[in-house]
Amino acid sequence: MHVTQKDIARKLGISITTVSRALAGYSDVAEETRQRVLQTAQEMGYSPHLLARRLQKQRTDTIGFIMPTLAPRFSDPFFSEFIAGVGNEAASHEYDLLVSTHPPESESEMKAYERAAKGGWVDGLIIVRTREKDERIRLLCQYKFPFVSFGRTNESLDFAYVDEDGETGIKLLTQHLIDLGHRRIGFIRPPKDMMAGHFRLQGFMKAMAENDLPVRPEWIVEGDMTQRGGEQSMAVLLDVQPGITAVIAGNDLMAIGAMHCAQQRGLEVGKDISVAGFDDIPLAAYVKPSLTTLRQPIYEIGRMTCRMLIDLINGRFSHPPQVLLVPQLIIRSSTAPPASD
Amino acid sequence: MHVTQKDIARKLGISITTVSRALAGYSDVAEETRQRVLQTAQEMGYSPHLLARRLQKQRTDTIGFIMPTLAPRFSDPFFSEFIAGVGNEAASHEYDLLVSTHPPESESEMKAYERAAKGGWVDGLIIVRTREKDERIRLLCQYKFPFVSFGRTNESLDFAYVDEDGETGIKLLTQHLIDLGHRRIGFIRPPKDMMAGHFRLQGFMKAMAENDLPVRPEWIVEGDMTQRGGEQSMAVLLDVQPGITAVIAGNDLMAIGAMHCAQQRGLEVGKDISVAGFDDIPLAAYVKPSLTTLRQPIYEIGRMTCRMLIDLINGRFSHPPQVLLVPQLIIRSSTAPPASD
DNA sequence: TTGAAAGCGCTAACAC
DNA sequence: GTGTTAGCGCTTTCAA
Repeated sequence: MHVTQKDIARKLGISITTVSRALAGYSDVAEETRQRVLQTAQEMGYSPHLLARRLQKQRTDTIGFIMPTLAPRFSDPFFSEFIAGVGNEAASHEYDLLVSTHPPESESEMKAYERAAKGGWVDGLIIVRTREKDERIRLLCQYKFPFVSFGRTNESLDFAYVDEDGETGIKLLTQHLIDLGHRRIGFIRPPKDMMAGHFRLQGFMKAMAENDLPVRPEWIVEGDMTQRGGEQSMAVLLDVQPGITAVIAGNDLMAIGAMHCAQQRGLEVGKDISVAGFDDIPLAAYVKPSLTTLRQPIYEIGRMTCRMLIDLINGRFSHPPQVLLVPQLIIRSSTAPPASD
Repeated sequence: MHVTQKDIARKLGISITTVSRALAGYSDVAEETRQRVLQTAQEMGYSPHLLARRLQKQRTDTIGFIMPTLAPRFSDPFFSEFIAGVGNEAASHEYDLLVSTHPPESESEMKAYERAAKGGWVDGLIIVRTREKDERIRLLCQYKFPFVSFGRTNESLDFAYVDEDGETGIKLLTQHLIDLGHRRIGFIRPPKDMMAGHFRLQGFMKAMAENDLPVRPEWIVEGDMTQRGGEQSMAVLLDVQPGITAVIAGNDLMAIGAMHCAQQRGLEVGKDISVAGFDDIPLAAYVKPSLTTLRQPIYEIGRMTCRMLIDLINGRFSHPPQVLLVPQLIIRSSTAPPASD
């Protein structure tokens, strides 16, 4: 079984208290005693029981991350990169990371948040993929439970977040297309409830408006953020609006699906039609043609989110920090001047 | 603060024990008492303190997953899909998933395993990306700590695993290329210490041998499993061995990099040269040309691995289960008969 | 410098 | 049916 302090104490004929203090490095333990304890602990293969310690200390040194996953073929490079960032940062502060997975907006998801906020087995939570009206955030605010979200919401709540400035990003990208000569630009928007999509769409609308270009409602279709979704939305767009010369997709995955769809129909992307995405996933540079997109440093965002949360947990902020990052425009081959017709 | 059973007990003027039993659904509690307890618990917003329960029960209902991550731009669709599978399965058994991240073969990684095996805060571990000589597995076997790995090793240890039959898979794929008429086939092999790579290479060698085809040592180059790595290895291959008509990459990411490299040099993939991968990541169908590959149902593997671990933890096996899955050959456009020259 | 005792929140054997 | 008691492994007053 597991070696405990009690075992060490018994073996040495001293009290548990002394063992505990020796191990913890308190100064009021005789040097010789300390050595004997350390030595014996080593020999017996002692290792502290974290649960017990945490129960006593009333802090878990664990942060929680509830992944919104759409089963079953769920595969989004965002998450591995984000988790790597969060996990590495957490580890460097000696925090554990507790991950659970739940379908977004499901009952089980809310239960998980409830449990997390009240179950006392995580000190704080990280939220991603915020929604316009985000129940999760409302819940945590109400409980005053520490959390940091990657993404904002449309509600007037004051909480800690780090977010991309998607509006500015898409404006940059849209302007790039306009500068190339495009006038009729389609937009595959993220699902309505996804807050990031809101900003991205807004950036598109503003850029068009600022250039006095009209946007027909049919130019905007919704996509579900997967390649498949991008492919389907592109099909709708091309069916209804063949006059479009460029398409911006709400993320790279959809952009890749959209390119695929265009290519199926014999269009040459980067010539007959321009396509752009958002995220700069590693594959964006490797698809054919390589994808023009907006770069988000997901790994760094993961780290930053985690660091902010740990600082928050430890009361190192007087006010919830809020960070906005401007994505970087990466121009590749999928965007070019419109075919002169 | 946190509402405890004690609070409920005090409020109702009954003992903590009764509260505990009412909540746990024991039958020896008066129906009326039970109702009052449940009701009050509800009103006061009680929620069990999991750490305390776990400490008492001496089981954590948590499984651990130590992700081998190569920082900093770590992005591998494998992990998000795998975690989703593990996480969903874990959740359905009411297990939590504790994730930590460490660079493979690092000291910190081994410390993490040590802590996990002895720290008593996870009931079992999941291992992925096994190595030929895998210290992690040796350690856990030695401690008799429950774990299931996705992947085998080259050592004679008896432990629970689920693995792809990479050898059979690659044989299928190699035979496909040979049947198309290819004779000079290159192989971008995974790093030497990666056990899966071992089997994949072996499948290639065997298929070639069975068809009495020679394999020149220069046809085999190592790649680091990223697109970049695939690109670089392909460059080496094409520089040294321009006569090659087909290349198999150790995974899809490298295959995509390899295609990119070939295309940069003006070769048409799926015509001038064939390229194939392994994994069938979702993007494989969306790159240009679409990638011939071997499908591994990662999500399902994640679920299965997790389920096996939970069964193992609960002593539902007399012998460590070992499962081998044959990947499915998915033929797409990146492979075709060699250009007749 | 060390030890006894209490307690973190919960469960479970045993008595009433 | 319900309460008393002990204990999971650890930390931390407080006294000695």
